[in-house]
Amino acid sequence: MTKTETRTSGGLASAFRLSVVRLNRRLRSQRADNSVTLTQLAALSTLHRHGAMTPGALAAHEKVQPPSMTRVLTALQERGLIDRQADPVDRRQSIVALSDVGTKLVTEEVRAREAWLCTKIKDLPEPDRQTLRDAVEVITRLVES
Amino acid sequence: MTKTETRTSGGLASAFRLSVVRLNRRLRSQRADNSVTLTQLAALSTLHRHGAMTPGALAAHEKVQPPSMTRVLTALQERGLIDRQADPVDRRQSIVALSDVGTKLVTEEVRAREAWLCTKIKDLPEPDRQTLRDAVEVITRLVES
DNA sequence: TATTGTTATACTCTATAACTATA
DNA sequence: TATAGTTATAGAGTATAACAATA
Repeated sequence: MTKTETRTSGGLASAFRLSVVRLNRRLRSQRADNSVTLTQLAALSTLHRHGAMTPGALAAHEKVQPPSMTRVLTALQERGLIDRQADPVDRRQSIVALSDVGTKLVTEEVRAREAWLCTKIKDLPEPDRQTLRDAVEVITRLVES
Repeated sequence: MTKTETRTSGGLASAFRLSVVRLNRRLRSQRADNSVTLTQLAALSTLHRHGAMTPGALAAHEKVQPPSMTRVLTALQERGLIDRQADPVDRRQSIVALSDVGTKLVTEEVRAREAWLCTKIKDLPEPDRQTLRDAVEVITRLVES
């Protein structure tokens, strides 16, 4: 077991960073061949959770720059997972929404896609699940700030 | 605030995945121009924490495939941050160790490099820091399993 | 033959800079 | 002029397949 020093802020920051980097790798590698990528999945999940929005709003949500989101949306549109509707008021913008296919993918295939994580979490003792619930809130605050 | 559903394992898995992906982006973007990348930093930190080891062992620690680690080590060696010593017993292997420069970088520049996270963590109330400490252990178990 | 590591190659993720269209 | 978004380009991160050297 790693002898991790987490009593100081610096030690905790280091250990936390390492664990997040490794978990991120693990999550990326979880991808099935014909499925969407982790980044695409994140965008779809956000659309599913928060509803239709402009590309700019989606980029802000995901904490990526607009050109990065453009690429993600292009890929999703090519696969018919999203629909884009012109904003009637401001013609520079468009409203991105999940298509029927995209909604189905989020609710079904996505669950399979993250089966690994879901199973792992299910197998944890309840106190550990509570730790992760709390951690989600703390991490969200860190990322937003 | 995000209306996150974390009561079910699936909901928690989704929310947790999203938060990890976003935090990872944030950590990557924290890089100063002349510094090492997040991946290189992770390798250096592991060498610092666990001591010299073979490329294969390092890849296993970091949960990457050997060719990925080869690339990281090549970059680190070009910058003089690591030394490689032939294994006297098995000549296929080499032992990778932090150089003096690499050690200095880990102990000094690395701290500056993750100043963002360290500051954020320092500003958290103690219960949140405890949540992150606990989360590090849970995440480590998830990744290892 | 099996193992350790590297080289070759390709795809994903992301950013900055420059551009277009609209406001 | 300012804003929303896209295109062009480049660098980081990672993997699989094929290979070389050694065990």
